[in-house]
Amino acid sequence: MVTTDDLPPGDGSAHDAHGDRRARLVDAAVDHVAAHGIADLSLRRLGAAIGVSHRMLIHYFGSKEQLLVEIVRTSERRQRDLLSRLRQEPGLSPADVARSLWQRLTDPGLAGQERLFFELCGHALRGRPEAVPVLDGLVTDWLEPLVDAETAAGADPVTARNRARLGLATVRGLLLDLLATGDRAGVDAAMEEFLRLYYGAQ
Amino acid sequence: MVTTDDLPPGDGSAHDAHGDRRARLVDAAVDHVAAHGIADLSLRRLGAAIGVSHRMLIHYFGSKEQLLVEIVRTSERRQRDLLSRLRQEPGLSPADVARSLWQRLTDPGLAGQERLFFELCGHALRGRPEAVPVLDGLVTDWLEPLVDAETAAGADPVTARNRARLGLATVRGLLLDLLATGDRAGVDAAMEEFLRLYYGAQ
DNA sequence: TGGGGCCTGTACCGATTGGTACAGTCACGA
DNA sequence: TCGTGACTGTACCAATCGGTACAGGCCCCA
Repeated sequence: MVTTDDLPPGDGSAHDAHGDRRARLVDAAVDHVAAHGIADLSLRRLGAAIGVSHRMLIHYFGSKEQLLVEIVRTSERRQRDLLSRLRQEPGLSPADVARSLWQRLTDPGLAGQERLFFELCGHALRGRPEAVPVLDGLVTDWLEPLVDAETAAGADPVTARNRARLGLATVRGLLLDLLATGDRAGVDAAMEEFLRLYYGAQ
Repeated sequence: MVTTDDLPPGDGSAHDAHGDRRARLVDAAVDHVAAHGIADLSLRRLGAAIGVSHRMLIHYFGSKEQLLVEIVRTSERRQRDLLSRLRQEPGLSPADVARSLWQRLTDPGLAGQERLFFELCGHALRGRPEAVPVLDGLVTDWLEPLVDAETAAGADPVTARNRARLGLATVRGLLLDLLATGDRAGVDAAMEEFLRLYYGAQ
């Protein structure tokens, strides 16, 4: 008997039960990857961790590569959600935006997600196809709201862009410092020093 | 016939031919890893790339894990050499130290080494044993000369440490930006903006 | 002219990988 | 009640992995 087994496992739309299960699987996969890393991920171990056989992962995603693509995409969407919550409060001063961004990013509950971010950067810089899309939005996606905040504060467009890029890089560098050293107090002090330089003495 | 095959392959001292060959192998391995990444390294492919059989890599290093340890150690030594050249010019102002550091780090010829640095950070943050030592010196090793430059410029110890930590993080963040976007002009402009904030208008 | 120790390549091993074949199960519509 | 089709577990496949056994090649000293 010939079936359509495994070839067209749905289009991924969210309105059918298939897409629901698929979405739940990829969510669980991102959680597992955020906790255990993506470098030496195997379908069998992932399946065992989230309660399905590796056969099911192939069934729903076609191949490991496509599953990795979806994992990266979902991880990016989580980061983007973090970002969108920033824009929804237009009354904030740039300093408040920066503090809010810093506080959200350094939430201990997000440490796994941030580690995954740096891990994906490493893979993307090597050209791993499923991680390369990370590089596209790495700077530009985050620059826009920061530039908006700077121009709203009165900076000219060129300076606003430079300052936004600088602020983003500093946050990322201090985040890497925090993940590597765990020295929360020292990193926070450096961040305060930055805010003093960036927005003037207060 | 019983031989001592593979069990004591020399102590790694550099004064014998064995150590020489070993050092040449690990140097070639670091070059290959800087160019092609360390994530999916296999002894067979590495051996084929540097002209030996994977059997030889096991012979000289005992196991893949020990070879990875040596690769990481050598890569760290190269970074340290970069750093030591900074200290040898004690007459530099902090701004000059920062510019010099930035120029050296962003040399296009070192892009592979810098990519390897971020890749190793990703692995180290996941607890991969051969990469974990990277985390130890990630901040502290680089902080010392920067703190020295700050105190020599008149900053009090606490502020000097915060400013040094901030400067290091900013350089790292902008370096990641540069590797991801390739936008040299944009990143350089952001760096200039940082130097303006950091050392005052000039 | 041997012969003992290193050096190195070939062939192999068990384990693990991504992916496939196949059959069994279950729900649902005729 | 039957059967069709989607879902899922088991068993398997070829490829690749790190690591080992073994033997031939080479050099050096007797």
